[in-house]
Amino acid sequence: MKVTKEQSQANRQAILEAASRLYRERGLEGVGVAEIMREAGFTHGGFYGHFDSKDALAAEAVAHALAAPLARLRARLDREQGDPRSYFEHYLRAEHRDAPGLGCAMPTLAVDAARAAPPVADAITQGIGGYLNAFAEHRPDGSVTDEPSDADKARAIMTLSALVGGMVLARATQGSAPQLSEEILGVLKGELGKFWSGQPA
Amino acid sequence: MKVTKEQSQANRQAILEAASRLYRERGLEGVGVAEIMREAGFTHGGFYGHFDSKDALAAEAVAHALAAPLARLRARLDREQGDPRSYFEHYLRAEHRDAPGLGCAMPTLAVDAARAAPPVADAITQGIGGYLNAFAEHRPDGSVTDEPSDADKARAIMTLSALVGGMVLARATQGSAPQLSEEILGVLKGELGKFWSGQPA
DNA sequence: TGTACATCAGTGAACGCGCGTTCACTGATGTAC
DNA sequence: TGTACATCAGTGAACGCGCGTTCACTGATGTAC
Repeated sequence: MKVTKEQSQANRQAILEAASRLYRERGLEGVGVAEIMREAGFTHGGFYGHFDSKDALAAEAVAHALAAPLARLRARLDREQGDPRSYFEHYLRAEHRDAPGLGCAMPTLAVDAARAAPPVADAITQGIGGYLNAFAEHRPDGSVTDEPSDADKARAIMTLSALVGGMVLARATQGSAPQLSEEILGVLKGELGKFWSGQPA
Repeated sequence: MKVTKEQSQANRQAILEAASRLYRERGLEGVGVAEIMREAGFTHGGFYGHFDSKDALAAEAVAHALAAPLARLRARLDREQGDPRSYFEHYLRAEHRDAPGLGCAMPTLAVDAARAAPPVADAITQGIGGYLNAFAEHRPDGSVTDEPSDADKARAIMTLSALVGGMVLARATQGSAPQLSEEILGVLKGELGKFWSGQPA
């Protein structure tokens, strides 16, 4: 059953979105082509009309999974005059911890990317660079720079490391020690806020 | 070919060690029973004489993978009178990034644990608790406490999050952007050192 | 605009493969006498 | 201590299953006249 070209493009997009969500939930190795296609509303055979291989999909899906959350970070930083504290609150919510498929891809996919094929690793690396730039370009005093200093970059690296590491630890402990998981999220909101406040402008 | 009881125990230990290393290198889903047994020097059939299932091995192997590195942290903190800065240097070395099989299990296994069976998740949670306690019990002024305050716990959470997140990011970027990977490691050594120096004793 | 036909997006059976697991077997170990 | 036999750690073939991928087929879309 052939469909219109527009519909076919929309279907391709649906596959990408299903993959982007499932990969964030269960990792690159935890989801199969058949499940992605089923989730997108198709049978598995049609997959290879849209993508060359599972790896090719993975590279596109990882980029797709990184784009929207990164755009949300940039939008929020702009809205808050560069003050990232509301973003920390946003990132470190329990809802974000509990819905990995809809949130930041780093805490699930960065680990997979280290072992994945080059195109997939490239996509993740680009996403990391995007997050680091977004943080580095916004200074604690509210000013914005196009050429971040070493101190700006250092602040960004510390911030992203703590956010990603914290989310990884919060998700890991959620099942066995829920109160510790909550504590990790709560503590990091405060510590990262202090970290930015204490930075020289 | 039966072997002595002592040899059988040693063989079991060899399987655990091979699993502990391979799991850290490629994650719980990235390694099979046959490969673990081959790495330990056996054929796959004998596996079920030592462990009930792959999951049962995973729980033991994760605990095993966490034990030695945690002991190294505690030993180093004792040796350095509680000053963790040499541990940060140690943890954030390029050699640690490049040999995940021999180092800290958190950056690889914490993500897997969030999706794994309860015994595996429990093992990781216990490891996280162990690291947090080790950091919390040592204060920036060099004193040691058995009952860490909220501030001590907060410092430990921020420290472990940054270490784990930083190692995840350094490994993810290593292939596509080696200079960024180095920068992440270098920056975090400095930032974490400053973080501990700036803490009130 | 209406008809005839080529195109091709999606279907579903089938492939080879590696997975976790089972099991009959082997032969050295451990034990009973 | 020496012999006969039961035990059982490890072997390797086999299982059912799901994986990524292929392919002949279907039938609606798009096109040529």
